[in-house]
Amino acid sequence: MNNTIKKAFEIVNLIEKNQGKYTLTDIVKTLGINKTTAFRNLKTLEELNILEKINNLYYLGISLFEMGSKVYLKQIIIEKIHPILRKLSEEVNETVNLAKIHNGMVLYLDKIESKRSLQIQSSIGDTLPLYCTSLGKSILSILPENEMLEIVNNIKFEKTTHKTISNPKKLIEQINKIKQIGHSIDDEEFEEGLICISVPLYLEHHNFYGSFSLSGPSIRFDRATLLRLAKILTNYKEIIIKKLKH
Amino acid sequence: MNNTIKKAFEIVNLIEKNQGKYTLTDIVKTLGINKTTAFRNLKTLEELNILEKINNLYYLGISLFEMGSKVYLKQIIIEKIHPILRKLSEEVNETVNLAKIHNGMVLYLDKIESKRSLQIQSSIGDTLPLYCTSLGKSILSILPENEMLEIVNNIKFEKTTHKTISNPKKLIEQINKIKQIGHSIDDEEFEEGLICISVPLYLEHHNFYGSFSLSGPSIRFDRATLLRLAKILTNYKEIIIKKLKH
DNA sequence: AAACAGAGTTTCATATAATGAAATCATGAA
DNA sequence: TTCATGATTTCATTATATGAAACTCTGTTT
Repeated sequence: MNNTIKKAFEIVNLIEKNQGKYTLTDIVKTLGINKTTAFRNLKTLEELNILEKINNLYYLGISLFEMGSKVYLKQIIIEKIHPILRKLSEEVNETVNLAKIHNGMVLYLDKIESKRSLQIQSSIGDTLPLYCTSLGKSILSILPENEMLEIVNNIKFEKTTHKTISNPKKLIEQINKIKQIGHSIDDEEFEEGLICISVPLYLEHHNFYGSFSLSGPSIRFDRATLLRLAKILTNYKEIIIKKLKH
Repeated sequence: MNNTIKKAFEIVNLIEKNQGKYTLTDIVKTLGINKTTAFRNLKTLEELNILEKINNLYYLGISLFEMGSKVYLKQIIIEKIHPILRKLSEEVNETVNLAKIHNGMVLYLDKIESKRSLQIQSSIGDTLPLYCTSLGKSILSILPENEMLEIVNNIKFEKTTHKTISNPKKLIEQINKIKQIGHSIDDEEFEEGLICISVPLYLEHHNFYGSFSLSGPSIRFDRATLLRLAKILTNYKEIIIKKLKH
């Protein structure tokens, strides 16, 4: 509705994708906007601490950290679930991730790294496709049927490994399986050598469609281990639901 | 520089202070702005997921969470320090806070709650005055002299307990003491029954002026305990500085 | 050391697009 | 059913965001 505001956030979104990579001129070229306008908008965003300029390169600013910390999702949901996930991570000594669906993607909400983890993949705040992550497939399995189909039918499948699911039919088959067994597995479908196992997490009172996972190198996650972990995850799911009930 | 952007953030800042409290009309009245303008700016901010509207009440939106997670400070500094502070919290079984200075205030960056803590005071993203927190006093003790004086001379002292420091002279005395002994204490100066102990944390390579603390009810923090904790904090400080050196 | 190149910054006239008063619509209370 | 309150839309106005061009600053080349 208000174009000036939208344009300002186009710049912020660009910086978000590549912090410390863009100079004024780069921004102007990339977005195809006027130099003076860009200059002034950048200056304004800097004054507001939304962006930070270091050596003429732009970074996300500290105000975003402040405000981001106060988002309902963070203060109410993530922080309540966090200690439970920490316990889970310590119990099985693997990395735990929490996610929710947002704009047809998986949004990573929280992460507890195990000491032995080898710093793989995503960080908090990142978004990834639904179809190639165990987190995403879990979430798809609890969405209302029509919403799920709407999303699945609009996915543009791209293979990132040779195991990545690459068509809706295959995906829906898997989703139906997940509905039966209650957990999903990503067996190197997103990254070679990486296995994840997730259970869906629906918090009615918060209208929260999400999931949480354990992930690690494929060597450690044989079939027997996965079955054991699935049971543990399901138990933790109940604990979380109970804590977030009211 | 660009007024439209500034006005948009005036609205966002208002919502930040009182999420779920303001309706369109409230915002118009509080900020003294035009209704149509407010309406359109709110709609734009909603489209951008900067704000979220539920029952005509406004909350901070999920985009702020996403972007806030990607701020340099969070990704590089806080997340590297976090596991160290977690260990500290487990070792002494008390609540740990990490903070830095921002706009002459203490900005809370991270928090690890001990199981026995009684959910007191501040959360991540909050800002508090420098002069009535141990975190703030620690930071003041490592700032360059002129910056420190500049800040201290502009403080408007307000007593929140009968022990709160209420003049610059007293504060500077304390700062000098902290410089000698290497840690600061907040003995119920901000909240009755609450004691904190902090050590300053300066990360040269990151131009980071901050501090971290242990806090809890005054019953548990007698003089001997404080001395013991001060030593532990100082050790952890060295660990952090070493880890963040490069 | 002078000239150049490439970047950021400022100026100023212009027209776009943000603005605000008033009308309209929606909702819930009397 | 009417009333009242608040959200939304319309439309004319002009304030102000915009962009071309000039300028400055910095570091590099000749």
